[in-house]
Amino acid sequence: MVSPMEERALQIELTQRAEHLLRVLVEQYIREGLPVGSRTLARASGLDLSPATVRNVMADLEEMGLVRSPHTSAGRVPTVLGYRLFVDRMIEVRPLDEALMEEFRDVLGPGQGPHELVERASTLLSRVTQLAGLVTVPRAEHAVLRRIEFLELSGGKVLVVLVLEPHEVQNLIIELERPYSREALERAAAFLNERFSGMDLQAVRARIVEDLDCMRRDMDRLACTAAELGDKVFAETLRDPEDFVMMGQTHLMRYAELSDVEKLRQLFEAFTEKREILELLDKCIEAEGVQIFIGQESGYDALAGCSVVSAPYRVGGDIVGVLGVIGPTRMHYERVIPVVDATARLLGEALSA
Amino acid sequence: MVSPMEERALQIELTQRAEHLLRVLVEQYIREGLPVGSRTLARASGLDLSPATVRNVMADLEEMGLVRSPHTSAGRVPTVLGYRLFVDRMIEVRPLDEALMEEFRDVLGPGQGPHELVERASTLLSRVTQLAGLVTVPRAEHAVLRRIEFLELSGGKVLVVLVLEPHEVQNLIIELERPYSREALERAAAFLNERFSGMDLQAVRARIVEDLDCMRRDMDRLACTAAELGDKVFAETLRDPEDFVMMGQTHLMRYAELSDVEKLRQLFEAFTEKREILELLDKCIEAEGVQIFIGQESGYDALAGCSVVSAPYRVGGDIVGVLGVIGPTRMHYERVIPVVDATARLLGEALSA
DNA sequence: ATTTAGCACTCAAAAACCACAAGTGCTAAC
DNA sequence: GTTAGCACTTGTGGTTTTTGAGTGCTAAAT
Repeated sequence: MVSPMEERALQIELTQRAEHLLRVLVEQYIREGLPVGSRTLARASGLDLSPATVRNVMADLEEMGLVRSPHTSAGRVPTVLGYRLFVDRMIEVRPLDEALMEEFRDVLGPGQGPHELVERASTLLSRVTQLAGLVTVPRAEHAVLRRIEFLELSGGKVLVVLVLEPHEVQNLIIELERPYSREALERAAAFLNERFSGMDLQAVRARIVEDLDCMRRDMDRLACTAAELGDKVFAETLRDPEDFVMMGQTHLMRYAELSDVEKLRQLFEAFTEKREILELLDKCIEAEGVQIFIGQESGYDALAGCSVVSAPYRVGGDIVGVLGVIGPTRMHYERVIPVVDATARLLGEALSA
Repeated sequence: MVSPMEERALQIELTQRAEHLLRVLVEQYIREGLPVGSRTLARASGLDLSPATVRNVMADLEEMGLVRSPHTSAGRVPTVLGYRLFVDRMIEVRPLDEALMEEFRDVLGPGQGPHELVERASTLLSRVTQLAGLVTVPRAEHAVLRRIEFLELSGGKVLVVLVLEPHEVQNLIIELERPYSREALERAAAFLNERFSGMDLQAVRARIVEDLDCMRRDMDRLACTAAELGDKVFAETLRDPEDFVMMGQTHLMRYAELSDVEKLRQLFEAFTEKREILELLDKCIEAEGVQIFIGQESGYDALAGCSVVSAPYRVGGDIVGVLGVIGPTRMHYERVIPVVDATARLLGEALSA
C-alpha cells in the first residue's frame, strides 16, 4: 500500500545539502507556522551559507514541488509532497520516554471494558498530542462469549443480551421472521450457552454456520431454532466496526490554519457525519504500522489542510481496530508518530488482558 | 422559580406604543441580525410615526435597559432584559402545525429503546430549529425491572446486567467489600428476580432499603446477600441523570455572532466538558413547562451570547429528564418554544409506551 | 563552477486617509 | 406630543501610501 504521493516522493533525489535545508525548513514551519525566508533558514540550518545560496536551493526545491511560496515576497512553506519526503526520510522515530510510557500504561491499565478503554485511548491521544484523537470501536470477533440471553419484545422482536469476556455487554434487537414461543427462546439460549460459552465469537459463528445445514436435516427443533437465532446474532455482531470515538476536537480550533469558521464547520460536520472518516480509517486497517495521510492525500475535501496519523491495533495477533489523531498538516509528526504507535500497542495489550 | 432578570422585567411598565416598537425591533433583529435604526423601525412598525419620534421612544427604552446601541451611529439591539420582556410578554405560543406534529410523532414513535429515542429527539430538535439540540438521558426510576444478572469479574468486581422494561439494558460494574462465591451471586440474582421483577426501580429500591434491616437481624444469608447487592446496584442506577446527548452543534457555527473562533472554542469546550451544561439543565428539571435562559442569565461565561430553551419531559406524571436547544440569543423563540414543548411531550409519551 | 554581494522588483500587510451612509441627539417649530 | 432640521458621531468601504520582508537575477569573487 503505497500512496501515489509516496511513490512520487520515492523517486526524488536530493543533494545532502538540499535535503538538510528542506528538513530544517519543515521543522521550522511546523514550529512557527509562518513561511520561512532564506535569511532565517540560512541561520537556522547551521550551515555556513549566505541567504543567496539558500535561495538558489529553494528555487530547486520549488521546481521539484517540495516547497512553494504563498506569494512572491514571502518565504517558503512545505507542500504536501515536501511533508511526504520529510516524514518518509527525515524523521527519526524514537520510542517514547519511559516516564510517558508509564503514564500510558497507567491510563490503559487492565480491568476495564473495551468501551472504557477505547474512550481512554482517545482522550489520551488528544491530550498528549493536543490534537483530536480517534479510536474505532474494536471488532468483537475475538471476544469470548460468556453468556447469551433472549428476551422477547413486542412485535416479533427479540432483545439479545450478549455478555462477552473482556468485560462487556452488548445488546441488540433482532427481528424474527416467524414467532418463537417464550419457552423456545429460553431453551435456545440455554442450548447456545451450553454449547458455545467460552468460545470466541468467530469460532462460534463458524460453528453455527457449519451446523445449520445438518441441523435442518436432522429436524432437531431445538438445535435448529438456536442455530437460526445464533446465526442472526453473530452475523450482526461481527460486522465491521461501524463506529469510532473521537476526543479533543476543540484542540483543532486553536490552530490558525483552521481558524476560518466555514472550514471548521465542514470539518466538524465530517466528524459528526462519520462516514468519510470511517472510510479513511478503513484504509488503514490493513496496513502494518503507522500510516500517515497528509493534507489532500486522503482525498476528502473536508480534511484539506489536515493530516491523519493512524495505526491499527491488534488483539492476539489480529487487527481489531484503528486509532490515531487528526490535526493540521503542520503537526509535530516526530512526536505524534511514537505516541500513536505506543497507544496502539498498549490498547491492544489492554484489550487482550 | 423566577430569575432575577425576570423579576426585573415584571416591574417594567411600558406604553402601548413603546411595547409595540420594542416587539417590532426584537423581531426585526432576530430576523436580520443587524442593529435596527429609527427610520427602518418607523417603517416596519406600521405606525404612522416619524423616525424622530421613534428615536425618542428608543431613548426611553435605552434608559430602561431594554435596548442599547453598539455605538453612537448604529441602530439599537435588544439587551438581555429586552429579550426577557419580549419572550415573557410578547410571544404568542401557537401549537405546532399538524403536519409537523405528524412528523414528530413519526420520528418519536414507540418501539425504540430509551437511548435511541433520546438520540432521535436530540436530532429532531436540532434539525427543526437549526440549533443544537440536547436531551438528558432519562432517569430510570420508573423503568420496570425485568431481569437482573450478576457475573463475577476478577478483582472482587461484579458485572451487573440490568434488563429494564422500556427495552433497555444497563450494565454497571460494582465493587464488593467482601467476596461472594459464584454460587451466592447466582442465587442472589435468582432471589432478586423472583422477588422484584415487574416492579419499578424506585419501588425496588425502597423495598430493599426497607428489608435490609430486618434481614440483617434474621441472619438469612441468602436474602441478606441479595439485599446488599441490590442496594448497591439500585443506588447507583437511580442517581441523577449524569449525561446528555447533544446533536447539531455545527449549526451554531453558522451564526455570525458566534463566528469568533475563540468564543466558539470555549462554547464547544463547555459542550464536551458537560459539567456546566448539566448544572444548567438541572435547574430546569423542576420547572413546570418551557424555561428560557437568555444570554448571561445562565451565569456561565461560555454561554455568553447564547440562549437555552428547555422543557422537562415526563413519564407517567414524573419528570425523568430535560431537553431543549441551545443557540444564539437572537434565536426565533416564537418558533423554538413550541418545538421544544412538543418534543418534550412526545418524548415522554414515547418513553411511556 | 559555486558562492555571494548587490540591487531592482514584488507583494502583502499595515497605516493613513477619504468619502459616505447610517444613525443619533438636540432644538425649535408645528 | 410630534416632527422637521441640523450638527455631530462613527463604523464601513475604498483608495493610496508606506513599510518590510523576501525574492530573482546579474555580475563579481572564490
